[in-house]
Amino acid sequence: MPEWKDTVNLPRTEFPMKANLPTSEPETLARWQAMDLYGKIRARRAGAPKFVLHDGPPYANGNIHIGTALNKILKEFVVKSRSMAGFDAPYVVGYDCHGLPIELQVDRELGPKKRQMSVADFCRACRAYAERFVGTMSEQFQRLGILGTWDAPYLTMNFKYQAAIVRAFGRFVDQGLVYKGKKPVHWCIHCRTALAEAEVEYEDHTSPSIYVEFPLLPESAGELASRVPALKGRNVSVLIWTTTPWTIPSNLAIAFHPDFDYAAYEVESSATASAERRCVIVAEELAPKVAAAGGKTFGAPVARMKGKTLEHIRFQHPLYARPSVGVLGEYVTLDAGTGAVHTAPGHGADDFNTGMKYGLEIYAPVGPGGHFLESVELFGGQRVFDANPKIEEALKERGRLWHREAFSHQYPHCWRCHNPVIFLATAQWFITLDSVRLPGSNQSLRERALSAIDNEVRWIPAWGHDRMYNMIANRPDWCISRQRVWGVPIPAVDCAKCGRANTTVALVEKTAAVFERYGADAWYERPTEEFIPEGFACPDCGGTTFEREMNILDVWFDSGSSHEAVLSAWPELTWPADIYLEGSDQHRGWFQSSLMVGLGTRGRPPFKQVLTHGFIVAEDGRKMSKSLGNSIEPQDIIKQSGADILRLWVSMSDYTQEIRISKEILARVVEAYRKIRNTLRYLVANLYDFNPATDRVPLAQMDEVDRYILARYADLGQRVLKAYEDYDYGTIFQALNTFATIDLSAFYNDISKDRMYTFAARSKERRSAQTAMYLIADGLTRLMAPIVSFTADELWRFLPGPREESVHMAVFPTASELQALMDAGLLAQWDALVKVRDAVLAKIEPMRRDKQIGSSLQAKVVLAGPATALAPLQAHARALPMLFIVSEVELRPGPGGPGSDAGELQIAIERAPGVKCERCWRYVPSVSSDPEWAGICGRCQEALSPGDQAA
RNA sequence: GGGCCUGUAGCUCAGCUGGUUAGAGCACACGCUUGAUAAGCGUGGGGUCACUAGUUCGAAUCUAGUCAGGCCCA
Repeated sequence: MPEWKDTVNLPRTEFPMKANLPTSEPETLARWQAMDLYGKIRARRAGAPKFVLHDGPPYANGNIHIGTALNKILKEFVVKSRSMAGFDAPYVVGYDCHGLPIELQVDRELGPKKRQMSVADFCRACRAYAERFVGTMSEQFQRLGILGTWDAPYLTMNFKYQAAIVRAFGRFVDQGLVYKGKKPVHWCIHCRTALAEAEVEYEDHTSPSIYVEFPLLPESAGELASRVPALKGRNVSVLIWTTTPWTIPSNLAIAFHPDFDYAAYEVESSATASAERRCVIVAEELAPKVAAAGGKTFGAPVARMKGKTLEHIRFQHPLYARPSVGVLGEYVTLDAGTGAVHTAPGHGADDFNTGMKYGLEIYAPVGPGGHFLESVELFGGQRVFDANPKIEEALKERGRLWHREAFSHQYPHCWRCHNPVIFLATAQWFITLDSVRLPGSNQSLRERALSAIDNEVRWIPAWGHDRMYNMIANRPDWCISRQRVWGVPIPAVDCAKCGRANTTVALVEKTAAVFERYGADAWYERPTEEFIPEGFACPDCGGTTFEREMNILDVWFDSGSSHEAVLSAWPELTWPADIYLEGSDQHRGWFQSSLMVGLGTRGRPPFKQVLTHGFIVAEDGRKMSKSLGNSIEPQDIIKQSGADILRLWVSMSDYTQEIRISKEILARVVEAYRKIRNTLRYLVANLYDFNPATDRVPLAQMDEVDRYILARYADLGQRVLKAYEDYDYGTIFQALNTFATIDLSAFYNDISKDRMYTFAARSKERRSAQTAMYLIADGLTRLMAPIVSFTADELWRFLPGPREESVHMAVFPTASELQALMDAGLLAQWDALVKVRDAVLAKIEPMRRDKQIGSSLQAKVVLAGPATALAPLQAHARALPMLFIVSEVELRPGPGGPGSDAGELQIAIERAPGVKCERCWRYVPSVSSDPEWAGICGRCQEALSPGDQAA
């Protein structure tokens, strides 16, 4: 008896079941690099319509982390899918190189050596540092399978880029949007330098805590009495609280919350028991605490009022003969103090903003070393911290000190010298948002930005609009100066004679030309004449000697200028970009700075669409952090499972919100990956003897079931194409996964086995199935390529027929190709048949449980029901055994059964009669006894007869 | 404290403009197969839709609040 197993067409392929991505991916990368895949894709799409995703530059100072990986992978989904949709979609990658983190790190590495270095030399050290990480990060990004201009990324520290930044600044200068003003910053009086938030460490500190009375000025008594009649004729004062007595000399205002309830309380004081009954105003809710702090008790309030009642009411400064005005602030809280907040615009952030709003002076009479200026009455020349007790004393002498105590709290300290820092207003450069009309639109920059946000940008998801709109609506003027060195100097000069700060378009352009040639470090090294236009004199005093500005530009201005430095400079790119794609924090960062710079330079936003994604959190939804030990590194995932697993994880996550990652989640991704891979492998393995050029069966001649699965595939393809267009990768994952699992693996592949294995290799039936499998395998490989780029590329090489060197050079199946495979009528018919199939399969289970049958081929299915229910089955009678994978199906007209998924059908399962064919394993009435065909059925004999093999 | 966002089975996600017993895939349990075999097939269990109160004949879906969480500010 022949070994019939050897006559069966089992699947055959070298495509490995086990992916082993950690080893195979680097090999694929090497191949891509050797063939210059990115270059080849560009060449192939030359002349096609452009689609430009502009890469937001990650900061070049470390290894990539899971969040950076997510961002780059999402960008790649966009770029690759647009490219395969036929667009010319270049991907110019970039890095943000200037800024504090690198400066601090280099500072740390250099240690004391820094003291002997010039500013320019220090910048060169920073440049080298950034370069190092550009290399590292590029390698890591490439390992993710990202294709782009890795050999020539844009760097914000490139000379040309630096020049572009300066020129962008020049456009703002040209329109009169740049001004110099004051703003409080953290200031270390020991190091005599401004500190960024990152350089401030909060440490425990004990400060004096004082309650100070500000009496009502007589000139405001009438006004207050008209607003609060109960206070008429009263001796009123307001009580404030502060932990920085030294800022009292700079007090200009008292802030109230507009909606809080305040009350005036009579003060029982035997010492001041006079005819005038004094009362103090504090927030009602805090009154008991305030009274207790002063060792007093308050009675019932004399009067009550909302905070907004006190706006513009003038009080007497407790030390000086000047007023302190009532202002309103939403930031006032009832956590501590009196609800009336001491406001010194030169010494606090809220204070500053309030001061700006009310037109107060940004008064900060303190020198860089922390001494009061000589002009300060009573305390001139004293160090601020030393002055604290003296100020308390002065207040006490004047009867203004209600109470004092020691107060422990967290107070900002300098990260380097660990001395307490102060908030001090210093001279800064700003871009005005409200005070200048833009020439093109007659709107202020803020108004122009709001209207652009409303009308000229598509926000994905849509709430990005609200987030950006609210931020721009409420933000203060853009402070663009930083007291740093690693960055682009602000091209401005101070008059040596009168100190006036100057910047002009001509000066900016001259500077840009120098930077373009020598880099921005030239600011510190090259002669002043190279920057200052000939004949320039100070407009105020006519002075002709100048000192260079030593502040640099906010690095957000640098990256915000990338559309000028890159989009408009790179020949393959366009301005504006089709899309910017970054994490949701960039509404405050790059999205915003890019928008502002774009409006400043060209009056238009530099992007048509802004897509944003959430942050990655741990399994429990909490943020990942090293200290909690719940962070997951992309490098570990790649090492363990491969980059395609990471990419597949990104695709299945809903990026519009927080994205979770954990061991379990990754395990699920790996499972899904295996299933998809294996299903595709099965298709490929069944195409080992299929040549699409010669063996393809025309659609009209294909078996119905094959046309059915092609219609299902066409439906899937259309949904996937739409989802790519909508940046909806989650839907793609779900659709591909379900199609591979349900439509193919559990259904089509399973029921096709009989045909694939036991029919003659070249039979029309087998070729028909192979044609369907070929089209599906080819199409799915293309459709999944943007997501599982390595696997698709690998699969591609195992597919029969001539094709591009890499799937990434190919295009998606087109809408019309898919439409040609669509057949709605067939879909409806077969969807109904599949329902019957499900019911039949369920019915087989009890037989199995009773050990009556094992394999479903041991079963015979009897379907009984009225003619109406039977008719559709009758029409496909010959396909039913294949569909159910049973040996026999009998249709028996009769009465209807109970309603179910199978309609009125009654389903009965019997043991299939007959004998088992040794080759196809079906139960048939009889098998051959001829020694040549021993044990096999008639169909198998035919399949093996040479004459019948011609297709 | 403010702006924006989120909370549906163990996991990832569907559930459109409110309307029959809330779905899918994976995972899990049990069984089948041994001709996709470190594979494949089937069956099954599993959810008070974060919580509370409203609107409504009817709410996972609308409103308000609470709780938990994320990003950005303060």
